[in-house]
Amino acid sequence: MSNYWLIKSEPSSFSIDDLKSLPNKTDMWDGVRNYQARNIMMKEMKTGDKAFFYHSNAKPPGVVGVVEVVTKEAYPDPTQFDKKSKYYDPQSDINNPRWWLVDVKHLQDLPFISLETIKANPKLKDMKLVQKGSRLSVQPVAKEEWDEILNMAQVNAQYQQ
DNA sequence: GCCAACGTTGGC
DNA sequence: GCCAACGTTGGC
Repeated sequence: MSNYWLIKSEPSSFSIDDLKSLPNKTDMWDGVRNYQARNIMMKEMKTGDKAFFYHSNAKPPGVVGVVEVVTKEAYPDPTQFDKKSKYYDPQSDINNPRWWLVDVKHLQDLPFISLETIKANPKLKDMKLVQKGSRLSVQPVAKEEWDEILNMAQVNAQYQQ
């Protein structure tokens, strides 16, 4: 059984179009430097799991598409050992890496679903995304919430053609 | 650009 | 182990 997630990225640094333009529309989800988010990628995400691609720090912020986890197992984030990377972590030991990641593949774009409309939907009030102070960049999404957001996307589609 | 909320670090 | 200081996230 597969699970559902939401992953955030700032479109100014890596957008869904950036992902889509890559070979196989696939990339490693690097740069995560939060243990809770790492643990989800390392221990909970499985091949075939789906995730919403969310644009944070965007005008406006919101869900823009769906991706799929395509790695069998998490592997060490290579940027933690790259001195030239802004994600370089001098405290990470190559024999015991701190940061792990999975690869994600672009599945589809969705008609834009803004954070504002997610907040306005009572069925989505328990989403991690809308909890005050919550800023986890890799987070679980309940099946009901997943379905509800897809419904909203269908509704939005009628206005965005 | 501001700043609230949160996570991490490091002195003690 | 406490907690002040600092850094980051991310909406507004």
